[in-house]
Amino acid sequence: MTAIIEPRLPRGMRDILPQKMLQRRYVIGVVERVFERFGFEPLQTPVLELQQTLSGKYGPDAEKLIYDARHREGKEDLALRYDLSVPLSRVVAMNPELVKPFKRYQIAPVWRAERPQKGRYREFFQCDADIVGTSSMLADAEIVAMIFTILRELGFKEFVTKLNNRQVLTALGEYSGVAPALLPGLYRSLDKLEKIGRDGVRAEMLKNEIPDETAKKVLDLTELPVADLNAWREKFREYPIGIQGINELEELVQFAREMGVQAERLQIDLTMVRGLEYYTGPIFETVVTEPKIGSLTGGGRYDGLVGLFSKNSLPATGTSLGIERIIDVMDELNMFPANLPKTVVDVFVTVFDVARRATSLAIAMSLREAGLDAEVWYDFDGLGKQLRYAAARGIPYVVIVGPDEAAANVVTLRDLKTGEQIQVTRGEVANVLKKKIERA
RNA sequence: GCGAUCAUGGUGGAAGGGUACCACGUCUCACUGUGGAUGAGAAGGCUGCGGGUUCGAAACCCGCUGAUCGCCCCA
Repeated sequence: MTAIIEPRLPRGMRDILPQKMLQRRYVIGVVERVFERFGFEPLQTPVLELQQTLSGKYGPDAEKLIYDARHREGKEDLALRYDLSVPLSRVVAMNPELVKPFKRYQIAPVWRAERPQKGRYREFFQCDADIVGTSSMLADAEIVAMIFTILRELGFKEFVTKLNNRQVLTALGEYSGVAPALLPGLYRSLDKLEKIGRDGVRAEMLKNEIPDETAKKVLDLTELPVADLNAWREKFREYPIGIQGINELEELVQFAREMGVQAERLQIDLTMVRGLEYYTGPIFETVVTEPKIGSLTGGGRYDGLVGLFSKNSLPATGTSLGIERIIDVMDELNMFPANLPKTVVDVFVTVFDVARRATSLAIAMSLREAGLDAEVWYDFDGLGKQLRYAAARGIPYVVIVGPDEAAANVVTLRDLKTGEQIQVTRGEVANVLKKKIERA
């Protein structure tokens, strides 16, 4: 006998068992329907990309997390995709005939070699929706409105989409007078304001070699009331890019409101940064307060990305929803609908004995023909065992055909939840079942 | 990459240095036209891996690996 191979999973990756798949399918279904309702078309791209397609797009920190992939004898340097926006930009550059604005969604796994922890996996699904080919803030607002719609439809009550604009951050950098090399450190520290407070940020900035007066100067600025955008415009008088950013934000919020997004769901946060390097304009991030899990969605405008793959640059904006985080939160808050089935199977057809086998098989096939998901028993066991199986599987209905039923040309239809049994003719079973299932 | 905690059959837990138990689950049989029941039985662990201390280690010590949770960063 050969030694058993210990069954293990790569770090940070998991199997999604059938019951969990049903939850996922429910969430993905909602997301997909809303995406399409907003006019986005499906797109699929390979999980592997050429390394050169991905490198240099995300920033040095993120770049380290990309998985390399190569065939033993292959000549191409390949990598597992890190997100869906860069592949999209590649697709758009390769297919210039696509009608603009090009709106597509993609729900697919991406890989990041991070240290796994709560709400963080090395393989996870992103649900991306992006709009390529327009600079209008209406597009950004639509993305925000769509996030709002999806989360609301999934039953989320407490969530906030934080908004900022990279141009504001750029202006902030100019205003601080900090050397460009130190700017990433400045932004990163600033991003933690909510988490570690003013003093924490100051300490953090000092660690990042930012002079204390500069830190103070920047922090003072960020303490201007967000509600008073004019005060910000005033401060940015000499930094037109900042004014531009503020204007965009204002427009974005107004448009989103016009699309019915509640004001309390939007929060301008001029210290919110987001790590990916390719963002150029508005950036958004959705967080929930209850379980501490990081952001549920993240996105923004990346007007320069397509231009890296084509002479004809195109503006683009979009967002990504993290399905596993959404599921983790919904699980924790018990947000899944009570009637979410435990199995795809609608009905189980028992096999009474050898003589009745053909009848059972025929009934099962006719139920399938009618569009029902039906299962039959494979052996000749007592009804008790068969019912126990159906119950354990969570199958809602069972069809029983024994000698009595066969003689009367009917079947017994048992509701496993209530224990209720009725007799119907073989011709009616499918329709009766369909009605019952519809009502459930 | 850094830090903390943990590591016992599929799952959850017990065994205060002396031959590894319990529950649930799984499987089999009985109850032979009706379910998560009951009864009887079975399978399943070199106690994560490797060393050490000891007459003797699941337990104590060291190393490794893995998981979880933080940090960094992120969906």
